[in-house]
Amino acid sequence: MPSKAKAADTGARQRLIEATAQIMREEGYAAATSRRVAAAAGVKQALVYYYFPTMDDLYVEVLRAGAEASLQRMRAALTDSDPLRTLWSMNSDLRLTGLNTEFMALANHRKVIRKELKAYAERVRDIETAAVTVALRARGVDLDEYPPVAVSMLIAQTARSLCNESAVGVHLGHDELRAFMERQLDLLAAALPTTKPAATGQG
Amino acid sequence: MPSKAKAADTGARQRLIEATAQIMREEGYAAATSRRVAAAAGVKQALVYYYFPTMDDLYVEVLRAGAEASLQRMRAALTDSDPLRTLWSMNSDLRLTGLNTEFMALANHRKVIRKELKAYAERVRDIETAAVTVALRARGVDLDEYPPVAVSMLIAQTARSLCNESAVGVHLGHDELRAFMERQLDLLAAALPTTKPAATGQG
DNA sequence: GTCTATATATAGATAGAC
DNA sequence: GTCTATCTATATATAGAC
Repeated sequence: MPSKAKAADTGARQRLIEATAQIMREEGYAAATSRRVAAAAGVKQALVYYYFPTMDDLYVEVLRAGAEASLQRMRAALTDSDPLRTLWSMNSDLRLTGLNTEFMALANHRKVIRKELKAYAERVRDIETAAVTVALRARGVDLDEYPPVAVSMLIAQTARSLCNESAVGVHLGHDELRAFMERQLDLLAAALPTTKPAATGQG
Repeated sequence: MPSKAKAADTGARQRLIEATAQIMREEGYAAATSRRVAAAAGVKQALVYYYFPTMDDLYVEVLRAGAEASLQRMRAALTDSDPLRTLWSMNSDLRLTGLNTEFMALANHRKVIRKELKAYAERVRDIETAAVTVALRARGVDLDEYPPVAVSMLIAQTARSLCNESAVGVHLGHDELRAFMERQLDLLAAALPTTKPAATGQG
């Protein structure tokens, strides 16, 4: 809520969050020190503590900001014509998965981060599962045989795993797995060609 | 090679490696400082630098030790009667995946770790893929339709993803995905019941 | 092989001026 | 809202005694 600013708001807070995200992505969370993020945001170190009581608070805000942006994009994208493939490509974004690994590691030993990451992960799963449910149902897929939550997890996690490995230079088997997933997505997409709406006038 | 020890070998080096692994697992790599690991191993901080020139060298040794032990177990386990399920359960070990996340994060911004992790990951993939190849072939599965490397990655990565999530308290959809994977493994295992050896006398 | 002691750097965080 | 200056803790790493 940037409604009642007393002194001029030069966006330092926002720049700090963005700078922290970038440093975490490129060099890991351990490199995102108060001095480093302040320098990257063009402010002095002490200002970090004006906006964020502790560094963990800053990390949580980075996670929240990224989560909100991500959920926003997700909700929009997953309503398109091919939610399954959108789910796949969205989780193949190297920028996202890089930060995600950092937060995963952070969450393993920081309670506040863990709590936040858990909440975010569950919101993501709900949205993705809803989209997959609609997609599978529209294609006449048996939802008992292919539980939407399992399908959405499989697609998302596989895409992320490939990204995680790519980040450390591992590419062995990636082409084969990608091709395999493509084929499975094709099979699901073609599950029920007969009940495809012929002409509803809405395109 | 513990063959020619001048002074008494009290196993400090080994204890340092184990202590480091434990701290990394429980509190993350950032907590594995020279003082912390020394204390946990029952030695003084300076001794860390007698055995390991830098902390990164220690981390690499932790990775190597874990990798060797893991590959050893893997080679033994994957020759059993049900390699696909063994692959699944081996990658469901919370102790392994916890450390793995730490090294993944470390590898994102430490060249030596990245190189080591990549080498390890590729050795693991080769072993797992070989085992899956044998298993699928024995069951008469079409290897073009189910490329062994893709199948092995899918099984291993899915198991790990579930562990990674469990570690941060996320369990949403896990039961469904586990059940789904079980069913797929069943289908693969039952692919060719006709050529099942009837009686070899080994029961 | 293990120790004490220390050099040097940098971390998170606070006090108080402007 | 942003700064300078500083406190305190702790990091990696080295020198040299035993």
